[in-house]
Amino acid sequence: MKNGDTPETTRSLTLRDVSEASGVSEMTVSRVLRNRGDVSKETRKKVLDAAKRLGYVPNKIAGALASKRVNLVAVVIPSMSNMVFPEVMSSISAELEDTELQPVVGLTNYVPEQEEKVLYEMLSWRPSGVIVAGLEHTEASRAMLRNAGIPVVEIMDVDGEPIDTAVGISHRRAGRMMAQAILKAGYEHIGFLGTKMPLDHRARKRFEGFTEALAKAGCEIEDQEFYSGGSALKKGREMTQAMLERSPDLDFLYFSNDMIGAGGLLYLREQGIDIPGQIGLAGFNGVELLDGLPQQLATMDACRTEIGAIAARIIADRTSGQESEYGKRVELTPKIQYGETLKR
Amino acid sequence: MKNGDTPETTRSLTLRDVSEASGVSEMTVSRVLRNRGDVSKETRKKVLDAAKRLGYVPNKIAGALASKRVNLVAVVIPSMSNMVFPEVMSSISAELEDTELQPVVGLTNYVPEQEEKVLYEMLSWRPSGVIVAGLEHTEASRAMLRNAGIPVVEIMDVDGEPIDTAVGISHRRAGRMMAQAILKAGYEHIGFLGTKMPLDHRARKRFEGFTEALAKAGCEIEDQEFYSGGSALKKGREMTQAMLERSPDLDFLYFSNDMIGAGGLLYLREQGIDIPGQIGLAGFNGVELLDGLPQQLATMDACRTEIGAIAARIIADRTSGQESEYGKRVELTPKIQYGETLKR
DNA sequence: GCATGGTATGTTAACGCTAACAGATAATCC
DNA sequence: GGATTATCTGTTAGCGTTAACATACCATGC
Repeated sequence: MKNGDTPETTRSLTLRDVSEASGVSEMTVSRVLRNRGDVSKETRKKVLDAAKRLGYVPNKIAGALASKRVNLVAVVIPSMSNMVFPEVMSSISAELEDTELQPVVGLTNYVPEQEEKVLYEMLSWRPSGVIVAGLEHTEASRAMLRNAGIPVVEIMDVDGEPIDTAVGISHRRAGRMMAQAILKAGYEHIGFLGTKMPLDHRARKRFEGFTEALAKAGCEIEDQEFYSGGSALKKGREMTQAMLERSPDLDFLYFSNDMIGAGGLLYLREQGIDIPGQIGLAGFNGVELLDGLPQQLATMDACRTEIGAIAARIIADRTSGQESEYGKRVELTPKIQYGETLKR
Repeated sequence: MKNGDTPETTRSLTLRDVSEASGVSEMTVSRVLRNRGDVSKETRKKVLDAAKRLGYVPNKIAGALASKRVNLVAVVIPSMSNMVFPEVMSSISAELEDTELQPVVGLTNYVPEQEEKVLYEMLSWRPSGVIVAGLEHTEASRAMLRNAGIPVVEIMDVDGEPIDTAVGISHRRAGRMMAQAILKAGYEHIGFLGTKMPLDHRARKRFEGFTEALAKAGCEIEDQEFYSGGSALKKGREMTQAMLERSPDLDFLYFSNDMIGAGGLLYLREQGIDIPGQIGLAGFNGVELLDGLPQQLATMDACRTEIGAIAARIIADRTSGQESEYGKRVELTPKIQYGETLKR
């Protein structure tokens, strides 16, 4: 504090204060507080009492510098508003729970330059590992991660060349699978609704896989629309209405995420349209929210819980020097959930 | 790395490496990299070139220890799955954007002991300030925060005694306001549906304010139900169904959050019930999602964007030694949004 | 009685950086 | 021309902790 508005200028406590208060050396205090090395019962108690009485909080900055160990894992993801990422975070946290490691998040908003900045920022804290969403990064980011000398796990996607280790699903394949399921169900006039996100490579890959599989069956997307910003549920509604007014012959709508899919679903039901008979619907992600909709939306699980858990495990294993049971590329298989909006 | 599985044991680069590579002292390198003090154009260029070529990333641990400045703001909130908190986070991030400060999140899951642990953990990194949700903490937590010698802002709630500064709304008052609006609209048989969260003090205070205002008007909650876990949308649906089967005379349902409110809304519409004529509904929070529902749910904005922004501003101001324009207690006023589920 | 070995504590020197001060050089003034 | 100032760069001494080693003490064995 610059201004002395608090009565006592609260100089932060150090080991020395505790050491003086308990009559032992700083080193002994340090040992007690970290449960390291042998310390007699009585000294231990003396020290703990003093520390508690003073309200001592160790200084990890100094500790980290001296020990060259920082028990932080940098987790770099595009956003928190996508539902998917908070869930990945939860499973990472859960998996790290009984290790010494702690996740720290950084957000990129899908902007590669911001990712680069965030990575630089986080690496400057010398974390024990990095978990980063996606395989697409600036050259500088890749160089930083390579040079960091710590485990790096790229998550969510496996369509590409990982820097170190990748854990995820193939979004191309996910797109193909959904296309095949739709065609197999007999739908023929397919519309696509998604986010306007040139930088969301996973959405792009799903779209590519989707159109590719359609093409292979001699079919093409007949209409498409992209949005950005605003309430996804509302956008789903509006885009569905707009698309059907424009292309009334469509018999299937593939949404790039569940939220806009839910909006579309609500809209179509209000219009009295028979789902999945007259029009079929599918989304992507398998968000929990879907459980409460009037009809269960067809979707595809992106395996985000497993992804988070495995990524965290890999970091934890490698940090503790163990051989990880996972290889350099862990591909999980998304499963279609047919729900009630896709004929079988 | 314990195991030498990488060819060159990537010893982390230091200022010394850059200094040697560019032929100037470490101090000058440090100055260039931080844009501090006068450095000639040519030296600056030499240093930046060398740093870039080597891929040097400064060590903030050492920097923070030496300068006793850590540009982090600890943000301690209950969870990320509540929608509300990610939004508060965003507005904090946005407000800190053009300062040197960076937010770092810690989660408590509404458990006071976990909050204590998280605070201890975060304070051991010596952040420049703390933003923490709620006014209820363990005595140890309060002591830690008091002794930390840094600005502490408690957010979301103002019903209580802040440690340092509080920014939020009065949830008691919010509950009262909603009760008054409901009564004024002529509803008389009111049911309450909420989360089973003995530790969610804000939900509790809203409930207290709500019942208090009803009591003052000689009215009482006629039925109530609490849930925990699972898809909120689905739970809203199920609880609404259960409650109406049990208490068919109810003419208003007050939900403790918008998500279960949305579930109730969808259910009642499917049952062909006239909203808000036959039954009125209201939630709490004003989440964006509501925008896409078939009918706009009545709700009350918790001012979370402003709260985040103001809290961040207070920390930023105080950190830079400025006199903050805000006092020790900033109470914002939630506004009822009547939507289409509450008669006027 | 002296080596042997554990247990409990202390001492010293980093860790990589920055604050504070101390030069060195060149430019400016009266 | 010497003092004054501005501009640039270097030197030294920590920041608060921990690793690694050193020491002191007591017990045990033969």
